[in-house]
Amino acid sequence: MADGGNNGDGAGWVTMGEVAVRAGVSPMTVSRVLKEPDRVRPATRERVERAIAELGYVPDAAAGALASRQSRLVAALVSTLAGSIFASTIAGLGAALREAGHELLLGTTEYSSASEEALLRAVLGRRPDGLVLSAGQHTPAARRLLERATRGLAVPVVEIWQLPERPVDMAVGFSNFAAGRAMTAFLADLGYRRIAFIGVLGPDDFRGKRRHAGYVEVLAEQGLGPPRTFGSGGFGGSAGAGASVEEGAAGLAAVLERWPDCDAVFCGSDPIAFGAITEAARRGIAVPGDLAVAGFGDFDYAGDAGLALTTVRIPGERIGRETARLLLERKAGRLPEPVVVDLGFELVRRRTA
Amino acid sequence: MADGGNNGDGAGWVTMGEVAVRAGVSPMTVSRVLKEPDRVRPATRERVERAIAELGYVPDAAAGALASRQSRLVAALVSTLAGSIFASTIAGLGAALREAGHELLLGTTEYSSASEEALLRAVLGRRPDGLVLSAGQHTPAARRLLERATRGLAVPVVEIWQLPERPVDMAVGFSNFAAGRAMTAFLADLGYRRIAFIGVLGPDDFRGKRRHAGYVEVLAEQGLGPPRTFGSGGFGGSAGAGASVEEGAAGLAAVLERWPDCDAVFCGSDPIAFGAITEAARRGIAVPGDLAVAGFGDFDYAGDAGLALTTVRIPGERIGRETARLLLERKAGRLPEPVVVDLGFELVRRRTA
DNA sequence: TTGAAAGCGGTACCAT
DNA sequence: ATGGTACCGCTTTCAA
Repeated sequence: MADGGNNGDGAGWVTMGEVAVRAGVSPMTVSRVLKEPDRVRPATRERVERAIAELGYVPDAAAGALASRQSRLVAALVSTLAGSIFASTIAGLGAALREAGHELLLGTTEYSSASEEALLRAVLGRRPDGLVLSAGQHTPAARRLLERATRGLAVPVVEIWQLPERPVDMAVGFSNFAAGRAMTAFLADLGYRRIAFIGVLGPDDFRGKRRHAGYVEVLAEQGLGPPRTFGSGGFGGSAGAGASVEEGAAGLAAVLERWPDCDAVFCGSDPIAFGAITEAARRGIAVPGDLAVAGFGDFDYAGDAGLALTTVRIPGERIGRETARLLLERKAGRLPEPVVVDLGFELVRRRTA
Repeated sequence: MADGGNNGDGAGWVTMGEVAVRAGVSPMTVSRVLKEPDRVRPATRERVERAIAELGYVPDAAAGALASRQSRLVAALVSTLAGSIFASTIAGLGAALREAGHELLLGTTEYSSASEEALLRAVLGRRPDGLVLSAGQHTPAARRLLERATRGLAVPVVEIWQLPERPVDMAVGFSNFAAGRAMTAFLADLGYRRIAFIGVLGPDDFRGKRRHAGYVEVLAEQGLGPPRTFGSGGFGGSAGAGASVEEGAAGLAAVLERWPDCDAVFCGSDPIAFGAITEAARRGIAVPGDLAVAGFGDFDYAGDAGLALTTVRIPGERIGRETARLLLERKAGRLPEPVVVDLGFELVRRRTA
């Protein structure tokens, strides 16, 4: 219906100049209508807005970015999307950014045959206004790139999820160590004395190791004997949750063989806990009657209608939104200092412990 | 260590011009080293490459996009990241794109208070080389935008997951209808005669409705009586999986009340199946002894170490990679015709049916 | 309140 | 094999 009529080449995008011609103004005025409507006389503004609508004009963000030196792009690099670990965080981040007129560039390192450096390089080429990293995965080459990028805070960085001891810049998340402590202490308070731990403790998975360290410390403090740990090598990060379920099953079998008297198992993740519970059922072991099981993550299926798992809940979406907030604040010139935000976690007691 | 030394302002990025100066060549030669290395004499190329490394030069993609009219960006708009429905598809898509030098721009419509149109508009502003849509969610305003964008195939579009009857352009996925048929027929072959269906059949969730339609058709064909359907209103698309688990539990309760004699339940999704199985356990109903349960999706926890759920597996990652392939082929000028790729699905028999 | 000119950092195209 | 020049579409800056 409403069609410009000129520009018959078909595949082209409408430019600001074309809008300007149609509205009988200069391109600058069109630009102002878009960015600072108040500085344009209402009558003019209206004509321009009509031209924009009629032509279906959508401004070219790349051109805008080049001229204004603001990409309005935030890049998030996470290890994986699987297992819904980061899903809610990414969703929250994306939603908050979009509300502020920014877009989310997503990179996952999971299947990446290419190095983390290649990903980072590609992403930095986009000149993002912010960089979100799921911490603890920086290879040497990547670290060098990162340092160049953040030199003088050219690109603000937020490390999410696990709070790093020495943050690159800002950080939003929680302490896996504290969470590991909290759940272990909680189990101890419940009266369990022989608490085992099943988790992925491979060389790369330093988050799991932090949770485990918390577990070990509480055991020592409360005189609950030496740790009963079953740690698989794992694939680091957050390998497929399906694999974790199997590890949980295998882990419980191993634990029961070595420590047949144990009365509780703290699992490093909900999928692991799922596997452990399945294995317990297979052996006729009542949960929590004979054996209590606790998880970590509060995944979708952990609720009362599902596993009814006692676990630790991480405020994933809030981490995402808070990350967006910090990035935008920093960009706006407020918040010049690096900040570390601990959003904590929540113990959720259900029926397995 | 290796630092350019000039350009002391701190927050700036190294430009191609600076690299050129350092290497003693023109910017064009630097550009060639990056894009068509073969057309540069090895000695020159080496000098340029050294300059690039020493300066830590990362080309500005926005400038490149503007000049070349190629953003090397593919935008994917999905309803949600939760429940790991699209996670593997997005991961596969992103990985395949990156291998070809493209980046993934992600948009989710889930929490979006803004309309789908706003999202689409923001994304089109980036002039993506391709658009990936989880089908069936186009509002009128969005559809108009889409049509403008795809007019003359300016932006190739791939609709994923559910194969649309009238695709906008290309499509990669499977038929929910066929999948619904297949699982129902499979249950019938197994000897089940009174098969119920629990699913989300709200106004928005036309995918679930397609599966249900397949179920209904097979029932009729095989003379298995009228459908025994419990359909919740749902939130359309793929609302939180946690909610689905509860729906599964509630659904089974409702089904058993209305049709106490039923011997199998086909659930519209794995989370629903999870809830149904939980509810069955609560009632002392043996699965599959007293009641068979089948799901849809083959989520992480559906495996043998977990639910051991009989379900339908969708090749999520392959959908992502195939989507990338189509987009890149089309861009390369091959594949001028719209294509629809049916990647099918797989029946996975485990222990619940 | 509006416009003209000069880039932003690359690439296409045509010379050399 | 290499370089010069003219843009890509927008914003910044300054002038009117």
